[in-house]
Amino acid sequence: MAGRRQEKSAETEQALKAAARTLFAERGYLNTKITDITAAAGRAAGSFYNHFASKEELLQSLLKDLADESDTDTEDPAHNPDFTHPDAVRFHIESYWTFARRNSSVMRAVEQAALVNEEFAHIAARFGAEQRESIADHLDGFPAAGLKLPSTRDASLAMTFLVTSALLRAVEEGTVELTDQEAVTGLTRFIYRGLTGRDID
Amino acid sequence: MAGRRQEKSAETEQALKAAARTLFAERGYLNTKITDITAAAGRAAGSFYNHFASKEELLQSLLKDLADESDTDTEDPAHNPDFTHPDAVRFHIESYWTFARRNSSVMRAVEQAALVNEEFAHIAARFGAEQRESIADHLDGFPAAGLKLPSTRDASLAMTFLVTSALLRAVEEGTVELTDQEAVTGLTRFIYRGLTGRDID
DNA sequence: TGTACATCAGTGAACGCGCGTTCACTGATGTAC
DNA sequence: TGTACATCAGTGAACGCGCGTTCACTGATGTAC
Repeated sequence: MAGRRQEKSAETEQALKAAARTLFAERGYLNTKITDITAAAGRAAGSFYNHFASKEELLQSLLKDLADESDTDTEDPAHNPDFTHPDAVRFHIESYWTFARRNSSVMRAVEQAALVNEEFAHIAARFGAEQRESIADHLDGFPAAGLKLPSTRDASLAMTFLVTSALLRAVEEGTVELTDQEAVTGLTRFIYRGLTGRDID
Repeated sequence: MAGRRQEKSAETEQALKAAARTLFAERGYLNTKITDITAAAGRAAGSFYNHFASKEELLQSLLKDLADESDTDTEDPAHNPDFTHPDAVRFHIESYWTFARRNSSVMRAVEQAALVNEEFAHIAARFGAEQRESIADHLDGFPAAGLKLPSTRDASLAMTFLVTSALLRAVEEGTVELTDQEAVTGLTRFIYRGLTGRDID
């Protein structure tokens, strides 16, 4: 059974993670020092190393939490996988938007870490590739519907994700003023039109 | 007249800038140390400070070169400013693509510096805002043509630039395999369709 | 044209700051008997 | 239930590495006469 010690230790670990998440969101991964994290968590500097070997390892841990979470909220198996339908596009954009917004502090931390650390560069690249693959077959119906993608399949998928995550960042930074609803609607129009050449609504 | 001293000094300054540009492109601004720059330029560490007070100031200097250059290659005053025409969209995307590709090492350096430095964050933000403003009026013809933007005017402009610069980065990183021509064509299709709801070609 | 002195870009070893990391110590929790 | 010892999370001052920055020195270029 969980003794008082384990319990305390787990509490500290959670406090460190929570503090890191907050600080990453506030000032970015690169601007957050380990002692900032321990201070924000109300712990001594040395305490950090009882739980993580480095800031990178802490980020790995946050990333694992994120992966575990997205494994549990299983994707609706009945979702429409055909991007010739606007509703299918909107559904996917909305799912991605919600996910990315909830986890943006970790996702942006990974992007920043990738600039300075080879391993995170690979993680970020792999994540992007997986995203694209996950919806690659959603474009299969295009030829039959007489639709022509704007570019190669890969580039079309890339543009879809790139504009979505870039707009998310712009909204979070306050560069662009939109509510989540407006953003999803705007992206859906832009992307559906862009991919299909059809208008929407 | 330029004495031998000034001449040598100017040579060193250029060597430092050139080395910086190369290193920024190869490994990024954040991963480039001042002594990396001096070593690559074949100069001693201390020599750097005869020319620049810091890495930030060197970047400012590179940025100024870039601004001077873009002032001289004056934009074709007869260019078509009406985005209801696909050619106008292509022209602007191509101009931006060419400019950004030629100066990507400096532009990406500024983005990276912005993560860590308030002043560069402002510079980057201002640059983005200026870009959007510079073509804001190119959407004026939409209502008259019976076209509806995908989102607010600001958000529509933002998506246009965001997808373009994000794709440029993806191409440079090798994430997406496209030639410049293919990229510009793909972007033009995606964006023209996305903005207007009309098909193209 | 020559000599003596001044200036200045460049040099690279040395300095020092910031921050990650260690480690001897504390006190609470756990275990043995 | 009590006592003595072991373990372990947490503490925070101290250490040390990496790198930006300085500075006394050199040698070439410039100036004065």
